[in-house]
Amino acid sequence: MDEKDTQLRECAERLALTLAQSGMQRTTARVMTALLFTQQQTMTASDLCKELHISSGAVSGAVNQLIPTGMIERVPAPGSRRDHYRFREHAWATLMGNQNALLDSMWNAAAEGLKAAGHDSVVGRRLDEMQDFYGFMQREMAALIDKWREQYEADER
Amino acid sequence: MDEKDTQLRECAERLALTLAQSGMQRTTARVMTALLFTQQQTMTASDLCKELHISSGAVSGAVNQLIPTGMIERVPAPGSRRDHYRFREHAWATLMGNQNALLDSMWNAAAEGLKAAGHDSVVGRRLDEMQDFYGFMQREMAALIDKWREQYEADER
DNA sequence: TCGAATGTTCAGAGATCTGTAAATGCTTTG
DNA sequence: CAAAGCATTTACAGATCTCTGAACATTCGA
Repeated sequence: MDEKDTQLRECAERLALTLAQSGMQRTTARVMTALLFTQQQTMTASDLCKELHISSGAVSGAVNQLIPTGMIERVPAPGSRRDHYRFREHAWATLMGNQNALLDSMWNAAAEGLKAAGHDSVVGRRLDEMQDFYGFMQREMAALIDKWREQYEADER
Repeated sequence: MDEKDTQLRECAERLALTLAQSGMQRTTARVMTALLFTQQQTMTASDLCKELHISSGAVSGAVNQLIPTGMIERVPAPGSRRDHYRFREHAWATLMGNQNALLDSMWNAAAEGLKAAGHDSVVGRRLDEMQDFYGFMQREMAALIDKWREQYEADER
């Protein structure tokens, strides 16, 4: 039983590392994966401190980065003054949706470039393809997330 | 005409900043966007040094990060001993495809967690949803990229 | 084979990022 | 209303990352 716990914690740390390498802050990633791989329903800030060996300040910072993204949420805990946190249900679709913001940035960058250079030039043709691609991806990704939401909710019932 | 150049360079820098914030190395991002927004067909290493005010070492490092990802390529330049670089055509699909590696990592993390904890537990249910989601995304994203490639190639002719 | 032109590597300086500890602020309870 | 229990904020120290500059390697031409 303790064996399991160790394995889970290792999974969590490994994933956190991967996420950190692709841009997420290290501690933020560790807090997120801790909440993802815990066997508890929720964790308090001090649980996270103990589990990850970090200060309460670090937990506070990480948690306040994660909440606005919709990955975790604060849950009111009856009979406890402490804040409880938990991984949000259906958070994955939210996360993926957030990443679409990057698609927007790409599309916009292309659009601005085209405004400056026009379509009919070396750079114009390059940016045209870029804009097409990200326009396509924006539309299709949004559709994909909707599709999953529907499908998943159908399975639930 | 010089006005345009300035605007393009600003676009490039802005996009580089965005990319840096989402995990790409700063200089790598600047080199990539420089090659994307230049009005030239290709740029040499020393072009990049001058344009970005960085050392040749930095250029070398960035370029050697970008080439394996398929975003840029070295082009043989007849009559010049210098290496010429250019933004690769259809690189966007490649870039997006690379990001699917992250989807794999997520799916795998879920699978490992499930192996340790089983499906029938608090954490098991959480990981089940995660695995479903990333399995779905892997399949659909691959299909999407194919779809775009077909569509784009059809438009070309 | 030499030398000139360029690319690459690497140690170290500099900048940046990140976590801690302690002070501060907010809430609840007795 | 005081005090305890948390959460948050902040300056700072430590760690990490990144670029430079210079040495080194490589390529090409004479």
